[in-house]
Amino acid sequence: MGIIRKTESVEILLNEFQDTETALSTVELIKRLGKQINKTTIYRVLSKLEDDGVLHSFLGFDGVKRFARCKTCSKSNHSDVHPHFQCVSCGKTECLDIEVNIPELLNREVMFSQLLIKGKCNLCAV
Amino acid sequence: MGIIRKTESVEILLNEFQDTETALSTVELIKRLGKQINKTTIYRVLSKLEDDGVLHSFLGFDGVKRFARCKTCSKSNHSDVHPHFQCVSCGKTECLDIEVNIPELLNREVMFSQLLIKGKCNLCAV
DNA sequence: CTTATATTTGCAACTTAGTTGCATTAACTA
DNA sequence: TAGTTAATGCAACTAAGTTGCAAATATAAG
Repeated sequence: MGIIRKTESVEILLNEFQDTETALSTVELIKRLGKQINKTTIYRVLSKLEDDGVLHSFLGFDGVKRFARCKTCSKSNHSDVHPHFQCVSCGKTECLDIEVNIPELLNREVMFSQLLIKGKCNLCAV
Repeated sequence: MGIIRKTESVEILLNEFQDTETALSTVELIKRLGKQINKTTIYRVLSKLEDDGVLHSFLGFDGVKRFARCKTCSKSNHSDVHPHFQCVSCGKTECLDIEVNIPELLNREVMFSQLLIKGKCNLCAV
């Protein structure tokens, strides 16, 4: 169920993801765009963009879903496994462009992993 | 706001956390104990046990909170920073007793991090 | 350019995890 | 044993996310 048609909603939403490092929560997007686009549509478009490998998603420490642009994902291979950083001061959530070393696990099959880091971002850290 | 009194609810709940490796979701606990303890009480007791350093919590891939016994936490220092593993087949969520190497981040202050791994557990992996 | 078709959208109602206020009950202390 | 204070149950509420359906709109065919 990927994006098929180039609609206004898709355009408006993609426009919010100019900054490839910053992740946006559904709550934030509904706050920003809720008057232009219905929240149901926002959820649906985001979900399709994710299926298409345009965006990837993860849950913040508050349990709210965030979306961010993908760099290395494709429709078939959602391989964008980088850590995410959430600032406790300003709330900004970012993708970190670094490799994470997932330890080998005996007898277990690892399919996906996510590292979420909480702290103060470069602007908020003294 | 830690545990002050030894009530029946506390006892019943702690009893569910015999296995120190297995994390239990609030949903699961309410399903198991909802007839004995009110769900509000379940949430409150869990939260207090966490404050006391008896349990630690994290969000699963489904956004539902899980709790598990702490090994190295104390009231003052919630340092139980180990990865968690969630099985896609049986749903079981476990604490992994291994060290994680959190990369150094330039200009950022790391306060807390969590690694969540999805895959097949030792019983479900072929 | 117009029409047919299928996708997308908006809306309202719903689901579910988690929270809050308050009166009642139960644990601890003196 | 009584008094104090914390813990509990209940009902109502909040907020994120979902669903069904009718109306709107993008695209392809003619």
